[in-house]
Amino acid sequence: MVTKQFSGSPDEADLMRADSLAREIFSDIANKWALLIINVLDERTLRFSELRNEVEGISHKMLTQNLRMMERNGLVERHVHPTVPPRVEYTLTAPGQALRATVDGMCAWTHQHLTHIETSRHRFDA
Amino acid sequence: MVTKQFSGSPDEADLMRADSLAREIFSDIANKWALLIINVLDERTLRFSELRNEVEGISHKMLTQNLRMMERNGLVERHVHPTVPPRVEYTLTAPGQALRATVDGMCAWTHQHLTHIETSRHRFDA
DNA sequence: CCGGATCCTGTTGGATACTG
DNA sequence: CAGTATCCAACAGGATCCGG
Repeated sequence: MVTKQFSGSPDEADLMRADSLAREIFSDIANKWALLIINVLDERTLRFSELRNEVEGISHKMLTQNLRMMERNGLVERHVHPTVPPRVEYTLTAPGQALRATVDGMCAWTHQHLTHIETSRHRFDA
Repeated sequence: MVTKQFSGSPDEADLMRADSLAREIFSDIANKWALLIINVLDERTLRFSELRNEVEGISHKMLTQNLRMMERNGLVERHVHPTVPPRVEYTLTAPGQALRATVDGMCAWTHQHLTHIETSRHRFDA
């Protein structure tokens, strides 16, 4: 209806929306906790409490918050066993697995450049 | 001197220090702005104001803050031309370039899974 | 065991103004 | 133009309690 009333290709609006969406998603996953969760989950299936233990230093709140976000974005799958006490398990989805590669890359990079960074820091702090 | 006074291998302390250092570095770079700066810088040399324009939505403060951090960690090189008005240029160092690969990976991943994520979100929001 | 809700504090980060 | 400093609003995130 109002499409193409102004300049630009027919679906210029779509492209802009896709861009802002991409930025939103990028901001979601480019955060320390999400990446660490992905890294820890790996190919395993872990319970909430197990994740809590394995992701060093994460709080209850941050863990649930990030798991919700990741579930919403289709990165993890949440499986609830209707037992008592409840048992909730998390796994990476296929897209989540795909992301793992780059996360691993970041970790590898970090370890590879540890000494370079340490000396760089000393030089800078002077 | 006090080495090996307690249990563990001789350089257990070193390993622990390395680990905490790795985590610190990881937290530094696993942040939206740092990654976007790396992505925008690419192989180019950009001035402060150019970066400010190209990194959509970043504030003056966040830009300086992140550039300092990245310089300290040896990710970017800061070159000051002693002219008036001053001209300050930033480039990625070799380690910075190395990181670019993984950052590109994240960006690619984001675009590849845009639609999957969007539908996943709609399902979740119901 | 899992996770939502609430409260409360410290940090983040934007706006502004000032220096070289 | 680049960078620092100050102020202050907003948010993040920890602790705790409760409910399923």
